Amino acid sequence: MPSDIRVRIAPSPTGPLHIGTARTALFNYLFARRVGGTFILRLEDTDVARSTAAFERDILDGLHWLGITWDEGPGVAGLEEAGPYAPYRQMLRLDSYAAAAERLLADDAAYRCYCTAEELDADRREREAAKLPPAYSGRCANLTPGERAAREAEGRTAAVRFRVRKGVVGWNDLVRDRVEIDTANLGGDFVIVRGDGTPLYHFTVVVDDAAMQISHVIRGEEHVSNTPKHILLFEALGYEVPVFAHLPLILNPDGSKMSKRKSQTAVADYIAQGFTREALVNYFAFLGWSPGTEEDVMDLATLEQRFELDKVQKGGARFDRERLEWLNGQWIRRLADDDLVARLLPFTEAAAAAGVIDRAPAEDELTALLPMVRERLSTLASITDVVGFLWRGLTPDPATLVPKRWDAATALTGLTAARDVLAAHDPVTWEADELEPPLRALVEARGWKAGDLFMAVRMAVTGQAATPPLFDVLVALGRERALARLDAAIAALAAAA
RNA sequence: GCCCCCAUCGUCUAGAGGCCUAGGACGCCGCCCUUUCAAGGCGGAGAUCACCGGUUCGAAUCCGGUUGGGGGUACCA
Repeated sequence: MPSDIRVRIAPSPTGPLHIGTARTALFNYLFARRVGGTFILRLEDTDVARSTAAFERDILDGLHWLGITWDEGPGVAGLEEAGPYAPYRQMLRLDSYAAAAERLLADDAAYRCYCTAEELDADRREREAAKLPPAYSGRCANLTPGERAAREAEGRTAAVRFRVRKGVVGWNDLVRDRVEIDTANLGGDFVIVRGDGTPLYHFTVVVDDAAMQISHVIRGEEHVSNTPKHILLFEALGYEVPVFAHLPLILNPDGSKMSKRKSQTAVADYIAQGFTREALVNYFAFLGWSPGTEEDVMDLATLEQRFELDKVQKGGARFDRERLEWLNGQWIRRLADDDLVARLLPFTEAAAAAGVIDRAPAEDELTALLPMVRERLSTLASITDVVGFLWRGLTPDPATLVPKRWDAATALTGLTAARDVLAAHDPVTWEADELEPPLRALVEARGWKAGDLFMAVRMAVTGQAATPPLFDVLVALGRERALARLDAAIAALAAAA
């Protein structure tokens, strides 16, 4: 059944998709899906100096990548734009802001302000010196027609200021209950249209939310203090005030508001590092919300059914990368084989292009490796940490070829004996189950510890002390390469002796 | 400075007056499994529920104050 609940995410294309924006988008999306409402995406691009098409692309692509879809706005169903309230880009809606500003001016709910940046600056310094909170002086609030004409004759441009009425503005916030703020603390009449005619955020957000019939404004806590301005504007324009819900912020590990300086904030960076959309969505959803049960791994479809705004936390949540990595491992382990391989391929290809490995493995090669790599991946990119030795050359290092409990001479005899056993092994049965018994027999015959011999062989064929199970590794390497690496290790050890 | 908000293990959280000698998860530490590394299983340390006062037979849960933290204070969004 269709609902008249309408929510939106209104990103500003002044930077790449930020984790905070993604999380707010997710909560709006989940709320809309849960209640059968409509989710809208609107681009707030009125900061022309900082907005770019590339950032816009990054934001839309990033949200889609996460699996978040919207019903109206740019990029719906592959279209440039779709929805009954188009356009969904603020720079294309300038007429409506101008009309709304005219209405406010006509009602004397707003007035033209001719103050220069210098005057405003001086005011601010003066109030600062007097230890007063910054606020507009009201210099242009009651200009006579003559005074106005004089300023215009001077060639001054006029910004439009909204008259802030005295009193208390309050609302019933869906996550923090009743909030009330005295308008005396708003800093005086505020600018809604710049001197150059472009509208400001506080104004456009209200005009658009009203025009697009937004019923619930779900946004970050940083907007709590701005909400009275918005409510005043809704009222002055004669619009119904939407319901507000302010989400807790995502914090840096030190507890401050998440920032690029202290944290990795771009969703694209997480994608590039091999985090899965499932893990990211799962993690974001549980940052500030919980189902009230002891479940902690949950997919998008389930979240859509379970999400509830009143279970949202009030306090900010610190970003915990270790927990994200754990969740990522959980999701990697749950992916179907072909899906995992398809997601791994771009990472091995990128590693090859970057020279981290010499060649990128083929699809079926990766598929065959899955059983031994799957539970060892914390990120998709870590595939090269786990089995990168398969795709790059190896230079034996005599110093690392000797296991802890052995000396160089023992390592040399051990590796030589192991090599001979493996070389004598029937090439047709070069399989993990077949290779293990003869080497175990060798260990038995010589009175060694299996772990020591295996470690020496492991270092010789992989160059790493931590790898997937040795016999799987020998099989993945193939007989020729395994023997060649053993030969090289033996030679290096002999040369060093 | 002023305004607003918040406050349970290091972190994310469960908890909506008696079920709490506060539960789960990440991380950490042991043990098991084991050729290393993971994964998995089992166990452990870790929170006098920020503090102080109330209300109540009874408070992590309600009220007030204090402290601490965060956000906001633009012709940015």
